[in-house]
Amino acid sequence: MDVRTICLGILTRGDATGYEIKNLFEDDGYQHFVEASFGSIYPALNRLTEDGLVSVREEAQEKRPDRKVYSITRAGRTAFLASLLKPLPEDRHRSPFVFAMLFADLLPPERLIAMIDGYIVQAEAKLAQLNASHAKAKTPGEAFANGFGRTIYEAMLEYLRSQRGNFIRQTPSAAVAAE
Amino acid sequence: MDVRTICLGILTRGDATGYEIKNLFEDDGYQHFVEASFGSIYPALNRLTEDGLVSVREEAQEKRPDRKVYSITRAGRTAFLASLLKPLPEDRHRSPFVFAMLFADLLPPERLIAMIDGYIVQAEAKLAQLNASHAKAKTPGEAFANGFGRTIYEAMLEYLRSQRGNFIRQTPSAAVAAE
DNA sequence: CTCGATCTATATCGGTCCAATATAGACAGG
DNA sequence: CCTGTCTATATTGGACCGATATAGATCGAG
Repeated sequence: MDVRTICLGILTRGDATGYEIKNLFEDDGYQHFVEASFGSIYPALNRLTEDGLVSVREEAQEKRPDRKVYSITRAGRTAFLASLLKPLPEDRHRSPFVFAMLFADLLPPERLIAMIDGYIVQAEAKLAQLNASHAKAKTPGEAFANGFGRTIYEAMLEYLRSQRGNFIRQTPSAAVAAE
Repeated sequence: MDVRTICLGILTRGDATGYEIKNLFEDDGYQHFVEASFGSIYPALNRLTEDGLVSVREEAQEKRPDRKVYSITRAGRTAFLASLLKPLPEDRHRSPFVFAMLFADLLPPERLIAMIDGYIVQAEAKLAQLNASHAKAKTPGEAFANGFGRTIYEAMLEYLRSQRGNFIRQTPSAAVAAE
């Protein structure tokens, strides 16, 4: 799922600038399961424009930097549809945290505990954000995606809270240091 | 969490070639939460060698391509430890599937159903793999990571199975076409 | 009131990483 | 016999991210 396709999809829901597209990932909305950086959004929008899949209108506003507002074209809608009909790339969940847990025995126990607790706090924050944007869902798709995210974070948190104590106790270095 | 750090971590558990490191991600073992391609593993191992964090011995075997077996050095262990003490990069879960669900209303209903069912099958396969490698866990860390993965996939599947019908029914185009 | 921080907004660059491809001999199965 | 798969290393093109640059507006703290 490349950035061009992601931008096209977002633009099917309404016009936006590159800046606004980026912010959609960070605020609520796009459920933590998609993201892209400025460094890929702006070139993507340029190329979509070249290819005639989006159009731009430049709004020179006083007292503000110019805005380039992008709209999807008919050709863009067709192209986006076509990409949804192709086989989807697989999910990729990269977790430095889980990787680090494989080496729990090498860590100072305080560090291990701090990692787990820090991860729990992060997950709680994301879950809270999803709960906050739950009511704002405007389509069944948004509600589905929101529920999907909440389900995962709830399950993660349940696991982390229930395993935290055991895991720390069973980890050699942590257990030793706890004596 | 860059590929050099990942390679270092794996090598703390024993010597390996680049090829073997790559396979650790695909078979069981590393729980779907880390991965790297040949295109990043080989350069990473070269640079780790230059930096003295790993050492290589070339095993020229008859009737087989040469093997370059990498071992972590004392400096490498120190460096790996240091990177675990730094703040971890955040998880990133990229899901083209969830993104596509946001546009369920644009899809032909058969396609929507095929996407969901295909995703369920994939998740089932990954869960089965995690269950299969469950017993092989040799450290508390591995057991923890395995349980974490199983928890997530189980929660995902439960959500997908329970929501599948409702979601398809509520999606405008799907519902229309179902009449 | 003023200074630093934050916000809107676009853009580029270095470096990292992935997917695909190349090479090449071994071995197994149809 | 021939195709496919496995072991094993390596490179390349393109995609992407994180950091950085620019620049005026606005806003809160002191």
